[in-house]
Amino acid sequence: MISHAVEDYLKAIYEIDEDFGEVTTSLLAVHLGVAPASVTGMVQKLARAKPRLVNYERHRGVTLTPAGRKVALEVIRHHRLIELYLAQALGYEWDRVDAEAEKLEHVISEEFEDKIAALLGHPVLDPHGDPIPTKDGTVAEPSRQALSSAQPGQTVRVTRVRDDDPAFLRYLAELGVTLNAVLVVADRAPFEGPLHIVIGERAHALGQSVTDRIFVEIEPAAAQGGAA
Amino acid sequence: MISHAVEDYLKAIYEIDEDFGEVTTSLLAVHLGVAPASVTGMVQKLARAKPRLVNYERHRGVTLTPAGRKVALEVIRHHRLIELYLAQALGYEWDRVDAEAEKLEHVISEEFEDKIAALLGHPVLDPHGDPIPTKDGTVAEPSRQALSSAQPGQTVRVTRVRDDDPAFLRYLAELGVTLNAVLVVADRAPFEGPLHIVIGERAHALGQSVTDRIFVEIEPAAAQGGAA
DNA sequence: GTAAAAATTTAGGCTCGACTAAATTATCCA
DNA sequence: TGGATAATTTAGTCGAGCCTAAATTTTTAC
Repeated sequence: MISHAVEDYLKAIYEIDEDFGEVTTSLLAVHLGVAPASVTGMVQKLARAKPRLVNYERHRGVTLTPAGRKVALEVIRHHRLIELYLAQALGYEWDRVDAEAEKLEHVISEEFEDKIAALLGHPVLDPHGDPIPTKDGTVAEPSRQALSSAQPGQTVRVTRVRDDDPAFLRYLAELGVTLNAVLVVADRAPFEGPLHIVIGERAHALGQSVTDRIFVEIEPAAAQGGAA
Repeated sequence: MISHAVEDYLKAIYEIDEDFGEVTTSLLAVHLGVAPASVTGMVQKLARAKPRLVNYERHRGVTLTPAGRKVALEVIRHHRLIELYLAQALGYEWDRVDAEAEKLEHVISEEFEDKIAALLGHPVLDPHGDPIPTKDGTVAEPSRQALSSAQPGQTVRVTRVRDDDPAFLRYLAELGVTLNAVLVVADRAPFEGPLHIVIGERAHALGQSVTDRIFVEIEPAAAQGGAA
């Protein structure tokens, strides 16, 4: 039996790899809220498990083996399905779903997973735009173009937002930045400095700490409200 | 923070007290699937906790303190609400809900509890007829009259069934014994021996191991199919 | 290229909740 | 009432997963 702790480590390794491309002891320690020494111990154990769950060489970081990746994706599938279910079926706010899913993901049965997946129509994205892995272990590429990299004058559609900070998510909701919201980056943006974004009727100056955590797709140039 | 294990112990103490009127080390050990010595250790700890969760004197059994009872009822409320939610909202069979609720009961938030309670219309009974404790710690008396004690010729309505054996629950479902099903105890039943019960159109001989685990309310004598 | 700083690992220890084996206490029955 | 049996408790151990402090290795900066 795979413990909750092990599931959390494997999930964290997957997520850190997604975000940083490399998984170090200290990144894992911060992500999991444990001491670096604890990470070393657990990672050594995962590398000794049969089947082996991670590849590990001291001081060189960690990668998932196929077996470890499989477990990670199952947990992430649970997490994201549950998030969407909470939002859709129970009316949760999008800043509340993560904490609840964090606990539920480790305990639901396959039957529960299947039932909510069917009920939601086998969805592809969670409430923050993260792709939901399929049962056979396929994951779509997450949207990776940050709003901070958009060019003045561009019209963009929000495809994903970072989900780890509830206060940030509440802030976005208040701003009107929801999934699929259409934003216009103001013309003549300052050379360096906050991007000015038109959301609905209003313009806002958004710092880079904000625009770095919003991912978008560029909308084809067209007769849009902000460009008329 | 109260651990899952502690929650399980307190819930078990409550349930065994309901069923047997006294809570011994060995009953707890069987109920929880652990060794008797483990129970002694944990019970001593619960009695030393502040606030104290159980009253305990060696060799004399255990009772819940008000604080322990409060925790037990919260867990049981979770359990039974979840059972009903799984049956009602997700279409679970009634023999499947217990195992899933057993895991979920320890991890759901108050928000989750409130949302499903509201969605279900603040229900009073779970899928097996067990009363759902209210948030303020009130519990209705469970139905206690066993079908085995019904008299020949009586018409009864099923109010509760034992929920601990999935095979038994599947058997009942196949028989047509659901919550609120109306049964007729055949006249001229053998002096001692299996009760003959008319369910719908068919009669069945039910052993005492079955009729002991079905609880009923006597229906007032009336123009009923079996008594005409 | 080397010294200081940062990251990582090792070593040793803690708590929790289980276990087994042995000792003790309670109960039951002749 | 005593002696066998059953129930319970004590004593000692173990694995999981965390911790801190100290040692080691890697990286950085001059």
